[in-house]
Amino acid sequence: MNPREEIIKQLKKITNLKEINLEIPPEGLGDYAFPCFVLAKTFKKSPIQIAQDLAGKIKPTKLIEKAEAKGPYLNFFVNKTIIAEDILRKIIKEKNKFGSRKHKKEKILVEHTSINPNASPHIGRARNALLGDFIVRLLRFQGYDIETHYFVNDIGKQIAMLVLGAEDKQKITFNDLLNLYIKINEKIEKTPELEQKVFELLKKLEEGDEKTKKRFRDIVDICVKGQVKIFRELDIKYDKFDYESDYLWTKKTVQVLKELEKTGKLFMDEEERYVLDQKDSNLPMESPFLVLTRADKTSLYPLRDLAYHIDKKKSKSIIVLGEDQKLYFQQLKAALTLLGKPSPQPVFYSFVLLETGKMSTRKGNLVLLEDFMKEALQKAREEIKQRHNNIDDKDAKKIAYGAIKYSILKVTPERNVTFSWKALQFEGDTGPYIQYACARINSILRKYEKEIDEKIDFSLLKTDEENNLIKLLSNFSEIIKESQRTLKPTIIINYIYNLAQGFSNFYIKCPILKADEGLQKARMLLASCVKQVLENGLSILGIETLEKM
RNA sequence: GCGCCUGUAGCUCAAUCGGAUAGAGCAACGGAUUUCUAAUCCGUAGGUUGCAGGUUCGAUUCCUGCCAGGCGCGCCA
Repeated sequence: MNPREEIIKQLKKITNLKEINLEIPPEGLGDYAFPCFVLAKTFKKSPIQIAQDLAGKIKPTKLIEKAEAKGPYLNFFVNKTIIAEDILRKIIKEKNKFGSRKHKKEKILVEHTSINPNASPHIGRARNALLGDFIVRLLRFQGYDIETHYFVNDIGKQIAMLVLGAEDKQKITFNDLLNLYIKINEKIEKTPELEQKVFELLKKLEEGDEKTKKRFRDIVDICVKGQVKIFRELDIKYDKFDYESDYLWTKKTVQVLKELEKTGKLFMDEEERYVLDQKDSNLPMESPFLVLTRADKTSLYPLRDLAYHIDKKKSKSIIVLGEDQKLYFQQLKAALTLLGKPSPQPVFYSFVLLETGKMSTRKGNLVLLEDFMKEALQKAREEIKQRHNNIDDKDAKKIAYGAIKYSILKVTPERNVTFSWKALQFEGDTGPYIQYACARINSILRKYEKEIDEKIDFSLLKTDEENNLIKLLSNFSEIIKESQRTLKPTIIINYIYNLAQGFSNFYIKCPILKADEGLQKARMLLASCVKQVLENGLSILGIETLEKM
């Protein structure tokens, strides 16, 4: 039993409460705190009085040194030596599994990124991919069997436009696509008659015309390859690519229409489109209809998306979506519910804005993710050059991409962010700061030259800096639990930043290699445990560490 | 117009389902290196948590109204 559990056990016995909510008190007031407000009504006393009463009833044990009333709070002081021994031994034993919970394997499908194959991704798209990759890594860390899916929107008006724009071009590369896409959008805006050609292309495609299919496939392949290469560079990988067009070729979209027909909610409107009536689904919209086909019976995205989600078949799945999809997702969910099918748990994020306004691939007002990566890489190379003779490109990438990932994941997903080139920092609350703490520990480990010994005198770890680190380390599992509950990366980001900061303090004030043998061994163990936990946290964010910086 | 999200220090962001004195970083200023890596550390300064009410022992957090930004509201995806 750890001290936290023992405190909860004692409190439950004394108070008869079913749930005990412990807090971490401000510095110096103890290790755990129990706020007594909840008991004020049942005991008909002031929380201040209750705290005092309870303090007298807490029995000191091996783990709990004392309980002290401070205003309406009951603060607990625990035996730090036992905590240190408990937590450090656990970290050494569990290594890169430390912090994860033990449980039976459960399959979860996570769909993320899924961007239109029309051009190189802009930085806003990175938010989807990074958030999705974080969720994948977090759940894998927790022992889930995760399958990562990428839905390739290889069909539809946008792609048809691109195909049209590429009509008279000889050889097209990934880098040509963005300009091609912008130009065809401009062209169609100026001469709307051209739009007809786009719909003709789609009609031919859906009829299965092989030549048209090939034209689409060629463009989509170039695009998807280029996009995936960029994400691959960021170490974001996918287990399966699901092509939207497959749902047409397998006639699954037709099946969906048939199924919907049985519900009596599907009708053909005055313009001969198939429309799903969603009036009974309690959706916050004026006219709750989901249009599934065009008048020429070619499919619209919601129809193909429905077929895709029915096909996912997993009992549990998660999907990362931009906030523009919020209402649409409610519609999709309602349609799935109507068919008796499960829907995924959505995770939404807000858009990245530019100082010059909103981002738009169509209008070419955007910052490309690859340009941001290049900029970060160049900065990383310069920083390394200032410190070392030769630049290891692998290291430069770790730093650059670590900084990018950290800066994007740092912001809570539902907030808008305004992109700025100046935002890329390597100092302070950044990825490189955490990596630097790890590199410092690695450096000490190299100079120590001996194996880490866990048979140490734990009572030697008693400075504020050491206690702070031990306290933080013992909180890691809670942090993981909390971030799994919310699927938000900020919780882990804050934690590892605090831990790295705590280590920097410790590093300045508590010399390791110069300490006496016993203390040296103890601090060495502590430092290597800090490194382990930092690495565990970073690995969930997809950030790598370095031997030297 | 209606619905959802956001608004915290000059800037970028935190704040673990309502808790103790709202915390960091950047920028500014002042300090620390004969020392395990200065991508570091310490200090100073910086706040009516958009505004106005309300709920309660207690509100950045919950409710109402207003203001500002984002997103959405039938043949884009």
